[in-house]
Amino acid sequence: MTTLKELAKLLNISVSTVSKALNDSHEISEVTKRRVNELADKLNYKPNRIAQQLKSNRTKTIGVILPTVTNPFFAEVLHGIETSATKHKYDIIVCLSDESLTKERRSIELLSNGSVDGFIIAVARESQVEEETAHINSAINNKIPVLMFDRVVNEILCDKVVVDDFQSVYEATEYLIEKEKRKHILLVSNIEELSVGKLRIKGYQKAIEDSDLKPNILKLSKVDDVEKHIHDYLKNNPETDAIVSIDHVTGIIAINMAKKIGKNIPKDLSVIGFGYEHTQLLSSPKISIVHQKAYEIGEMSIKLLIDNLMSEEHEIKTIVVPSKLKLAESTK
Amino acid sequence: MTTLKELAKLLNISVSTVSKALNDSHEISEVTKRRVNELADKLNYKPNRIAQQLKSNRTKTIGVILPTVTNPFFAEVLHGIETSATKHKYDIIVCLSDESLTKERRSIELLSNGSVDGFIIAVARESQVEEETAHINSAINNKIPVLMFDRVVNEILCDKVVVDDFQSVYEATEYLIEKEKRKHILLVSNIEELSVGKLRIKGYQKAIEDSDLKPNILKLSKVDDVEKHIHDYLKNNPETDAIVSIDHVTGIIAINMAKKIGKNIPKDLSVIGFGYEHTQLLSSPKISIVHQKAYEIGEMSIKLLIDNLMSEEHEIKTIVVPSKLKLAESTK
DNA sequence: TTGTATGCGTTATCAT
DNA sequence: ATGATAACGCATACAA
Repeated sequence: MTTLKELAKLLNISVSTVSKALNDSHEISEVTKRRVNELADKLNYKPNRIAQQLKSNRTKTIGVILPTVTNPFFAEVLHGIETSATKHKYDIIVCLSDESLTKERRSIELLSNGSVDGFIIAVARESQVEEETAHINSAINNKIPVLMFDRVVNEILCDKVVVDDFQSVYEATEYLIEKEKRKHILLVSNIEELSVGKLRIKGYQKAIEDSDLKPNILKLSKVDDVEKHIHDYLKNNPETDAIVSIDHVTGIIAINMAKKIGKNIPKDLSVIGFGYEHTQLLSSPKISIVHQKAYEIGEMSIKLLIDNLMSEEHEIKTIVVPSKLKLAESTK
Repeated sequence: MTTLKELAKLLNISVSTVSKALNDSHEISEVTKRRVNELADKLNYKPNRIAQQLKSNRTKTIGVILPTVTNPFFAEVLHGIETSATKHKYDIIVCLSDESLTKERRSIELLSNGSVDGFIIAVARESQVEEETAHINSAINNKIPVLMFDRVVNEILCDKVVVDDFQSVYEATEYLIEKEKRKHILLVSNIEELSVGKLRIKGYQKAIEDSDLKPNILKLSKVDDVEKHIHDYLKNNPETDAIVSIDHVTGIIAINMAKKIGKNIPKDLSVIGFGYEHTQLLSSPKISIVHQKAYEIGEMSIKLLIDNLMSEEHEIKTIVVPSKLKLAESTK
């Protein structure tokens, strides 16, 4: 790689003159600037980023710690983060915790050595369940700003970007009750141990309670045979006329199982799940979804974090990105 | 952040002694080592990564350029890359080209300033269609090693990790013909302009040809109403008794449409698609898939690239990661 | 207008 | 066994 020193030697001028010329300093004559820039172009000179980082003590790089990227929600958030970071001339270093506390902690520790100017984190399932988040506070204590999104730890004082988990499920359930006159609404959950899962369930419970209906919650663990459990439930509880799925996969499975036992969708059974672009594509009939603005969450996270990095005094805030209920079709 | 200089001052010894002590140099007395390490621990000293990078002229960071991460194939490859990179003590900087040549070119240029030691790239759709890949060669000319995976440009001389696109579809088609005695096999494609799409179609054509059957190819563009096209095709061509989908979504849609028009799956119609873990979960009845070892592709890509970075003399090679046909259930 | 010197934090070479 | 010095590449305060 070409360096300032090499350019200087070739042009028989000093390194600092070259540096100033390339930075278009007013102290340098136009003639010199032209000579310098021409040679720099010719040799494809690019200022060494590492040296600039050392000098400025800023990396213009953000560490992004995600539980996984196979889940389309996090994939789309990452898309928003990457696009927005690029727009602000920041790079992102991505680490996947695989839902493991240990991996998450190690990643944060490893990057807390000057590698990044700040962190964007959605905590691992394990960290959230065990309520072990000292490593995150440690980053904050080291003066590395942190922004948490989606899976959030309330006790940690930092910027947050969250979904309206409670409200969106409340409204979805309310819609089923008020508009569709459904009476037996089942909630299907495989994420009840996460902060977001808890909030969604509460939204459902409140809506059910407000209408004097009876709550029905089917909790599925990861290892369960999801298909079989939903199938059996629908068989054993034929009065069920609506399902709210609070994740992005059990809703589609519910539709498949309902069809299998001869239910007409949406006449006999109305299904609302969580999802994104592709979700609706993969179900037939189309599933209604609570569409989380994942891309916007990513965008907003970068914006807020960079605001923090730039400003001297920054007041901590939490931003709620509203979801949108996207109905499959008119279910009348 | 604590620095060597600060430690040195506090201990009243020189910076170089501190540095050597921390690196467990044999030149330093055990007493000093202990004093230094104790203080370093106490102040949570971590060597500044940027300074180390400048000194060593190596970043231990790899630039990963992906077309998208919303496609589960690339998401899973990224998972493999991240895990494997971490294991080798490398970080990854992730850039998404969004299938755009311009974005891809810009990302590579921006990182070609010492930010990364090497690149892992799957080229954007646009770059592949327009056969414009000078920017990739430019990185290689700048002595930054490049590894391409999946979407590969044959003309570029670099390591490659690819899927057995031709072979896997050949075998899937052959399976439908030989074992299931299918006679009217439709290939559904929405990626025929990509290198991988072309190879998969060729695999299908060869298998059909070898059995003296008639090829039927339904090409769908992104903007098409995929459901309607498949639906209409099945309606108009009721003799169709098998479908090979060469992407990860049209197969599931085909199953949904076939059920809709009353076909019994797999009796009347056998469907094989491309996919990964979640794909089979979302279809009912289960779709058979060509399971691309996406995670392994990521792992292998890191391995090969780091081999290249480490060794002085490195001979260029292409590794084929075989896919595996995962049948949904015994279709007899 | 140009050049010299200094420092970012680390490591390596060469004294002492 | 310890310390002084230089160097990585860049940017800037200060001299000339």
